Amino acid sequence: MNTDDTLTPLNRSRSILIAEPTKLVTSYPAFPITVDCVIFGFEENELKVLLIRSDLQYFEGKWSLLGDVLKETEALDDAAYRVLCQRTGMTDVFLEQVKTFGSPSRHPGGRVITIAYCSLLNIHHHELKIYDNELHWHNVKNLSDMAFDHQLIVEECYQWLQKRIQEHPLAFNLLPEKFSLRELQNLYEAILGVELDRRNFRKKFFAMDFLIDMEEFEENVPHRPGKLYKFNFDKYEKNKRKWFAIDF
Amino acid sequence: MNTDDTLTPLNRSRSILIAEPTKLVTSYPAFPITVDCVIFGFEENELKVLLIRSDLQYFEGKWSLLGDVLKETEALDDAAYRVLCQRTGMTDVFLEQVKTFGSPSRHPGGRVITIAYCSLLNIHHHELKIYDNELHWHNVKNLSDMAFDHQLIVEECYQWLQKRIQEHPLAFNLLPEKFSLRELQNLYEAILGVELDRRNFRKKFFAMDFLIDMEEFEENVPHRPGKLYKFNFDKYEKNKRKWFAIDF
DNA sequence: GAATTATCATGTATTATTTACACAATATAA
DNA sequence: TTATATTGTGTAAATAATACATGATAATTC
Repeated sequence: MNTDDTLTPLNRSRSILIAEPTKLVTSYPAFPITVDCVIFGFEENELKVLLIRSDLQYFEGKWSLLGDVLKETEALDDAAYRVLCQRTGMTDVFLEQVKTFGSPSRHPGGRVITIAYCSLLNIHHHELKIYDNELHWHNVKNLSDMAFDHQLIVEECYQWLQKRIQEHPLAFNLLPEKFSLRELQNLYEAILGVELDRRNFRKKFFAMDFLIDMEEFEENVPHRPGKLYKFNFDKYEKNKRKWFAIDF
Repeated sequence: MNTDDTLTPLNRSRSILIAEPTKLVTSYPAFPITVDCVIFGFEENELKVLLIRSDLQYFEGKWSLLGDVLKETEALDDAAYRVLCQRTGMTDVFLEQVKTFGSPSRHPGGRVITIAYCSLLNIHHHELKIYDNELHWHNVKNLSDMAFDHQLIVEECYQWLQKRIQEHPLAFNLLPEKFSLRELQNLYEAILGVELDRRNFRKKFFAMDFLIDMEEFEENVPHRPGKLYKFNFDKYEKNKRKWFAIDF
């Protein structure tokens, strides 16, 4: 270790340098880390979240997010994708880190810090892989009796989602590849919890010019079928509008 | 442990419940956690960030964020406030969690996961408390040679800030309590990296009606002094506009 | 103390965006 | 054939965003 005592005024403010970072790091307190996935889906005009029953006796009967422990050398995002893949068999889905929750008392077995990820997927696109623990799509509206701080986590992810779908076309991940404008509007209304004017909603999306008209129509609807569209992700990526507006 | 083998079709999908959560948690791999604070300040029309020299020999000469190790029973936010307070003596400042960084190779001493916090403060309001390690305000534009993944962290926090100041009046935390409209505009221009029309900028802020006219004027400026204003946080909190606009 | 300099303060016309709102067309089910 | 549910479309009014120029004021210089 640097024990230089010839410090001059100019280098007096320089601390002694640490030569053995490994020793340093192993002296730190360490905590188990988990990732929890808030996986949103959309079905029957309702926003759903994928839940299981907690497997802790302490939380018997309570609902829990899908999560797992971070492995020694696993990247954070990889852990979240692993959890998602284990349950839905999906790999190429939207997934984003939202927030880390670390209240010292959030886990009954000791302090566990969890990193919440949010994922959006089309319920009918992907079969749920494992039916353990009553894995199911739960309506976002009736959440209660959740294990850990999972209710808080879902709420924060839901707020995050509400904000995010207004500035980024994420919502399309929740719809089938081809969708009608009514489905799209229902989705926005369900997530944002508002009613939108149908004509203005259409006008807005057509004006953006990111919808591809598939020249196909809905089938098996008990009324005049609507046209089907695809979202043009490529065009969007190229023309992404650089947001700039002070507005609060 | 529940080894019930009388499972019926109805409860077959229920896993065996874990009775000893503590045993479970101690079996998990554990990681040291740090918090790193990206503390922004504003001075001479430039956005600055508070840095020190890394005290690891491995990163000798490189710049580092202010951070510290999470203590056993300390809340995440508390750790961030502690770091901030140790260096600036401040307690009542803006501070928000931004993102968690956990690349397995980000620390030379072993895997350390860090939670990045962003803080905004008025440089002249708060004396820096400790002058160790060349603590100083560094221009955000010329960042290079940073320790760990700190450059990435600053970049992500900077992007986060650019977005955030457009939808929430955070920027006022960077200004003195009383400021002129020119100062406010300079700040927005510095953070967003754009030029704004002075007349439209004023119009916008006056229309919001959150500025309190102090009936005072700048002093010691070599030109006609501008009026000073305060931001009306109370009024803002009451009238906060519920953002709602699909716009991407 | 007159002239210069740098910035403050203000308004209007143009364009673009948002909102509110009504009716004919079409497929299915009864 | 009729009833029903939903699709598809347009316009007028209100609001917000943009582009842009001139006189006023305090300090500084000559």
